[in-house]
Amino acid sequence: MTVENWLKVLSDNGYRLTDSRRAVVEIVNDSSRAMTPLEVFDSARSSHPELGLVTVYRTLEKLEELHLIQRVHQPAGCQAFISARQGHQHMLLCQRCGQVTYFEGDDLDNLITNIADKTGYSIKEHWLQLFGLCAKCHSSNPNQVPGLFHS
Amino acid sequence: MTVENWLKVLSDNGYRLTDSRRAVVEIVNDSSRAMTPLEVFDSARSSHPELGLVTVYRTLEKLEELHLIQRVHQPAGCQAFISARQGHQHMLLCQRCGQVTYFEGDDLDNLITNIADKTGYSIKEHWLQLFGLCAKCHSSNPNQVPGLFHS
DNA sequence: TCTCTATTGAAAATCATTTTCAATTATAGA
DNA sequence: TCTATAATTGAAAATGATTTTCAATAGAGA
Repeated sequence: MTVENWLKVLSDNGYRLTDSRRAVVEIVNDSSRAMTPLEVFDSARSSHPELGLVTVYRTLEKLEELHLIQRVHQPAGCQAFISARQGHQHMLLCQRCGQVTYFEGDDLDNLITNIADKTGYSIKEHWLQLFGLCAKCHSSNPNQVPGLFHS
Repeated sequence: MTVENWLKVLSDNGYRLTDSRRAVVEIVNDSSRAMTPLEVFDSARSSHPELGLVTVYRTLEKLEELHLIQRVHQPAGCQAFISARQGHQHMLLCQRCGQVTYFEGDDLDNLITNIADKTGYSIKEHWLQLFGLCAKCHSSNPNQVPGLFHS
């Protein structure tokens, strides 16, 4: 989804298009890494010096509500957001550069049915996330201990 | 693992056994739900009125460091802890009563290998969590919207 | 028992997030 | 295009969770 798409969704849902919102949308839409509100603020401020951190929080809240972004849970913390995909997708996160790659996990259906049968649970939702090193980070220095995204 | 096991691990790792630590250990070890530091504090205080919240935080920190407990990530928040299992296990959480059930997910190996091949990632770690209603909560009122653990 | 140092709880500090509020501004309608 | 109005803004204050500080206390080995 492009920046224009996101802006249209905001507008179609009754939200006004302001410079502040445009700034946040541009930064987050463009990122292939999950970003915290503070990171978005710092990044957006170079082009929009008047932007306030509060507005970043409020804009992220609306983008999440409209399912344009989603919160990313990691061992090191759960405050970061990344642009969402249509439908249910799983995430693969690079522990060194933070890159997020989506993948489909249809193979899970059997597992889930199986667990539901065994446990008696009625399963409504699932989370699957894989952590590792992306091809680039892995080949650049495969033996280095990843530090960036570890607690 | 019993309360005594946990206390022995603490002691074996050079930590002293105090009334405050015993209080926290007893509460958390006994719970089948994930509990936040504040919940542990409130619960432990009935038997140990002198206990401070700060000590709860510090004790949970040590229990986590010793892998006796682990942090539970949920849509509604990631501040709660539950007793850990040996080896890698996955969690099934009841969205109504909060009950946590562990299960093994060996079936994931194929999926993970497959994704690694497709994406070029070297996968180091994975998280799989299922959310739903446990048999008891489901049968008691299957149509009620679960509220407790939703964001 | 005695000594030493880890541990304690209270208070203060910190950090992230939310709320309040008066000023500003996007947008629908004239 | 102009105007009215309600949404939105940023700053400051408030809140809530967590961490740090510090002097007093109390495990645990000698």
